[in-house]
Amino acid sequence: MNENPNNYLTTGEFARLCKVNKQTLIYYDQIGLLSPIHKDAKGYRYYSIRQLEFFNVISLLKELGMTLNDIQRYTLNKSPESFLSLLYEQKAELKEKREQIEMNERIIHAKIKTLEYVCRTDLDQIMVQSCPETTLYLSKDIKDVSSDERVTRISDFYNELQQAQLDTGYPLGSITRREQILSGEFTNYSYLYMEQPNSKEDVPYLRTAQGNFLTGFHNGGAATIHETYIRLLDQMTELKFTLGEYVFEECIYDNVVIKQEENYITKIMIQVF
Amino acid sequence: MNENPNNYLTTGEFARLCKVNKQTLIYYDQIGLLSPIHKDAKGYRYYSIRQLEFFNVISLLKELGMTLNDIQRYTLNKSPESFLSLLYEQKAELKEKREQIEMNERIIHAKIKTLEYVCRTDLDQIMVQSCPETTLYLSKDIKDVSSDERVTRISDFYNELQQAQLDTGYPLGSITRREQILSGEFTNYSYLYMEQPNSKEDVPYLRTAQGNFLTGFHNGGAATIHETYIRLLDQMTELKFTLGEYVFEECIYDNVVIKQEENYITKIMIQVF
DNA sequence: TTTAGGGTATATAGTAACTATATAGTCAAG
DNA sequence: CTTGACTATATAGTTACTATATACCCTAAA
Repeated sequence: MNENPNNYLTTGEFARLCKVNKQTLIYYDQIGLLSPIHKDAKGYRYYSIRQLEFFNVISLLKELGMTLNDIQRYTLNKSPESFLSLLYEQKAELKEKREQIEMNERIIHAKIKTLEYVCRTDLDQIMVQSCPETTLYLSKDIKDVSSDERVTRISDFYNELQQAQLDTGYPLGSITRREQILSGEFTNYSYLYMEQPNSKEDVPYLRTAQGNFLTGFHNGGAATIHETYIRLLDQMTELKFTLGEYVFEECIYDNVVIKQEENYITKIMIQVF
Repeated sequence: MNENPNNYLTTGEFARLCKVNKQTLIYYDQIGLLSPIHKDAKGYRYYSIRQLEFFNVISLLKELGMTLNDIQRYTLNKSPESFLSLLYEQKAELKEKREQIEMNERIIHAKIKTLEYVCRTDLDQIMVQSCPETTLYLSKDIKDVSSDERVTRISDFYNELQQAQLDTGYPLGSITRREQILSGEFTNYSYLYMEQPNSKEDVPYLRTAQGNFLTGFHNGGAATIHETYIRLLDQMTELKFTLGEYVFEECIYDNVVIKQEENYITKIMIQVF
């Protein structure tokens, strides 16, 4: 790998090797990040094949999220030690990024499962399902608090979902207590929740629900959801079940996937005995 | 989760919840990607807590590399089916991205190992090492070809490294044949190579090297490397070894980590019997 | 010798997705 | 009635390119 002057590459050749636009190299030259090893009297740029390695390192660091400025600042006083510590840093950052991607993969997987589940389900049927113990991440109680406080608690819930990596991609749910259901306040929710298939240690507000659930789907917006509740409760009485302690509601199709509210789909699970 | 008008959030509140700059929300409103559910007579924006879910989906898609334009185009005619197929697409892309990151992790790991190895090695000592069989990705023969053709072959080598994901982060090496060494043309290389710790199937130009190697380090640029070669060959004679078929040279410290060429470090491994 | 085609150069403007700044209106508390 | 914290719009700046316009350079064929 001698520096052979015959081995000089023009900007276009070097750009093809680097798999970038020629202008990008001119830009790198302008900002002084990577200048050709030689420039002739007419201003023609000539790169050495060795500079490709340098370009590759720039590419790598760029991929790792460093700005060209940061990269340049590093290269201005490079040394094996500083490169090594840069590598340590980047190794840690890569780990974080990979974990972030893995979380997103889990979220997307869960969302796919939910949508596929709805596709192959008869939404008009009312069923009785026996649900195993499930771990939920719960919000604080949002019933009987001031509107400001409710917003705060919902915000806290969302913040925690993000910060503690508890956003699993499962549909967002809300829980209504038996009393509210009995008095017809079907949407006077007590808690928000998100299902946690892999429960973590040291996370507060976890709770599990198990037992039989009378399950049906509401097709439409919030304004008409009481109709579905009444239909479900009638069915419950007919089947000689009694109302349990909680009712669970999950947004399956909402403003994320649907334009008109009348096509929203909400899953309602009434705990019964 | 009724739409309670008291639960409206101002731009600032909503921005804190979304963990973004307030201006970003104004920007999203301007481009029509995410507009507040209500705007009062004075132009004040009011968001509903429900819009947070929509914002989160935007964030997710953005993280997955979609442009705001793409996201908007999707949301303009959203449906459960299109969302599902979007998710399938993104799932595949996430897999690719994760694999890219995993490769970068391996590259960085290898680079760290190399630098750490040099740190704890006495660079003045000449040693005899017994090396196991090793898999190398080889370039085509670059000796005795025209300068243009050499550039082409080196370029091909680099291109293959990238395309076939063979850039392992190991130092770039070059191989010189016995004849060139004997005639004092120490840098008349025959091949370039990169070590492949995990060899892949169906990759051509793989070759393995094994046996005893007289190993030393050259501290300096290409102009003085013959001195180190002569020193090593003298040592070889003194130890009653005979020159093997190939000599391997690896750039350990080069223009990537070092400013002045006189501090470059090259590892030289002479195959001996 | 000219000319066509490929390359090279610089200079400038445009792009995405913000981000910052300047200026001004709004609102509740002290 | 002023202070401080908020809101708004409008405009310019940022990063890392990318595209375009214009002009120079070079070789090889007509």
